[in-house]
Amino acid sequence: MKEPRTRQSTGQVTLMQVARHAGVAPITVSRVLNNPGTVRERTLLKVRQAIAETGYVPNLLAGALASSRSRLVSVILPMLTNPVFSDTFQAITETLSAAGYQVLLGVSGIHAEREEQLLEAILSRRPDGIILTGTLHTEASRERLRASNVPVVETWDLAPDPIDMLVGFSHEDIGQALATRLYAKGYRHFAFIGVDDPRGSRRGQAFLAGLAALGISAVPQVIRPAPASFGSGRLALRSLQEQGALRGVRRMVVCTSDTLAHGVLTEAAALGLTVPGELAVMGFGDMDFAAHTHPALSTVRIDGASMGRAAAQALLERLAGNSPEAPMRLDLGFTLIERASG
Amino acid sequence: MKEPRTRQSTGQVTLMQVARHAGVAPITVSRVLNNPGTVRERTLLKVRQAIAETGYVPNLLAGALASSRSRLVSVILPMLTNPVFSDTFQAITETLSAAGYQVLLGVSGIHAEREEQLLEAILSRRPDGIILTGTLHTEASRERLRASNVPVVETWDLAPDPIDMLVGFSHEDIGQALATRLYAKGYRHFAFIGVDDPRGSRRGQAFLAGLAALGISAVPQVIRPAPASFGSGRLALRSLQEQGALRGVRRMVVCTSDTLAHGVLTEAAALGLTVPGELAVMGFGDMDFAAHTHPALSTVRIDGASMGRAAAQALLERLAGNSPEAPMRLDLGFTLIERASG
DNA sequence: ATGAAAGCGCTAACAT
DNA sequence: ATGTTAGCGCTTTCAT
Repeated sequence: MKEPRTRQSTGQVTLMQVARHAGVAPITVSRVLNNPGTVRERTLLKVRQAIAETGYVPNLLAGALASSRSRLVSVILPMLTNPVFSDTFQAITETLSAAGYQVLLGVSGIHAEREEQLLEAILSRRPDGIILTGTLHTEASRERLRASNVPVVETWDLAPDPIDMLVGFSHEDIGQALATRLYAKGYRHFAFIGVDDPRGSRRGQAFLAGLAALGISAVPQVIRPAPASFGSGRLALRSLQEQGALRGVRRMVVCTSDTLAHGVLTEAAALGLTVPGELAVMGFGDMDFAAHTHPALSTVRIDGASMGRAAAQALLERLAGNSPEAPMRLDLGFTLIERASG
Repeated sequence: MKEPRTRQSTGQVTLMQVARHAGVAPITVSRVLNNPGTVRERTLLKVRQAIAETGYVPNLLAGALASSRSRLVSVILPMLTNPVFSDTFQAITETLSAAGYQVLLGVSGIHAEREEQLLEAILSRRPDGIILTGTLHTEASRERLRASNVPVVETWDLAPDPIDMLVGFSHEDIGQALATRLYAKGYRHFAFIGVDDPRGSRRGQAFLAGLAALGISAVPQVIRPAPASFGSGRLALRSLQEQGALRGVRRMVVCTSDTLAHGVLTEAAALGLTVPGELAVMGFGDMDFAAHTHPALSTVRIDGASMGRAAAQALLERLAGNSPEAPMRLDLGFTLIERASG
């Protein structure tokens, strides 16, 4: 009779050991952990004590394998340093952890090939859901997600052809609204400062198209490399000045982010231009400093926290099995915030 | 003869199916994936083709369970919104993903009880390592990590009693260096603006102690609630002014973060105080905007990216089995950056 | 309300 | 260089 070989174990306390300690079957311990309602009070106490005494930490790897539920949700961000996504991510994390899910963060970066690897790595963990914050680089990646059958929520965008669920706002609407509103306020001379980021560019295009529809063309533009930064904003205004765009007329400078706009305000002061007297400035994002710049910055507010909460909720609904037949699409809109800068 | 019951499967392609498709044993497919060097060229190609044709995505949950290696590293941040940790996190993520590890982000927040839950959740995933960015709230949590036997690297701090490995810098040294250097530059009147954050406070205490040793006491302080913000910096300087601290003498205002310092610069301009003529300002962090403020901000640079890289490297070394007997401790230091603000 | 048996998808340990 | 066998730690399914 051959002695069975034993694999090297991790030395960690297992559910089995807890069960022996409590004098019950392993499945009972499992129930105490996952379905306490189905276990008698007395057994519950006994098992909980055994858990405490053994210092048991459940192995979710094993649990996930057995149940095909990883309780893991992957969130994909384009980059970590962009503070506009922080609120969204924070809200997602809070909502999901309250429901017993953990969040695995992936940064898609700027390289398409890196994105492929990232997706592979993410899907290998068998997440119960995926939340995209900003879209993916390639249509192939989007197709891959679609094929994976994992519930997906896209945010920070209103993709025309969503993978699955969608919670966002329209960058085109914002550009259009800016053109209309600023024209109505009496501005006739504009400039646009942006970075080469897909969503910001779409806002910019829509803004310029809106202006064109109002009969305004020849809008000076400065496009800076991503990411948007304070220093970049200063350079951009300087560049407009060197183009001669700041002489003779009062110009409304629309920026694709508050960070750029903050730099513009500072450079304006350095150039001796008064705001909003000689120059008006508009930002995007309503970041924490926007209300406190000198002068206070007019901007577009996106409720990133609400968006994150809504995205997480939508996912949780789906995971709970309440899958609506109609494809879920939520437009959270935006708010124009008018402060002293223009 | 009873028909064996079959469990509902996920419908995903399994390694087993790939093996059948390629006409090899499952373990061979596993080798192709994890140890391609041990497989003959011909077999390799055959299996890779089968993988491509079936659209196989490995299940790391199962792999981790079988091998006791999750290829997962947890990074714990105090909060997501603090940009000082971004570089560190980014560097950690890059270094670890290049080595085939994935990063699970946990945010410890400000509540100690939330931290307990977070640790439980993290340990349930059986991470191969944990990187702490900023320390934990309670000694109990630290003890828990120590007991878990998971390799831990602490960063952004030089804890006196490290859990395991350590890559950081000394907040006390910084405070001391600031006092010495600013005194040497001729400053004799100071103020301190901080937020109620443990590490910043330690820098502040050391700074004040350093000044005291030089015979300077009675340093006006403003402590604002965390997190540090631009608006907070403005309010803080205003508060110093209302205390009468800005009249008659040229004062060096040392801030616990660049964000606060930026607000101070703006408020100084709004109050009509010239910098560095009537007021000098020092920040902390050398954030992207620091070199571009008006005037450019003097500050303390911490190389967050290097810290992240070093932390990840230390962890990878350990995971590769090159565990040095001596406890690993690395002090990356800091740099005083002197610009126009003081 | 609790338990026994089987299996989730993979890899370690030994063969060959 | 490849295969066989057992088992990682848990949960599902069915039985009592």
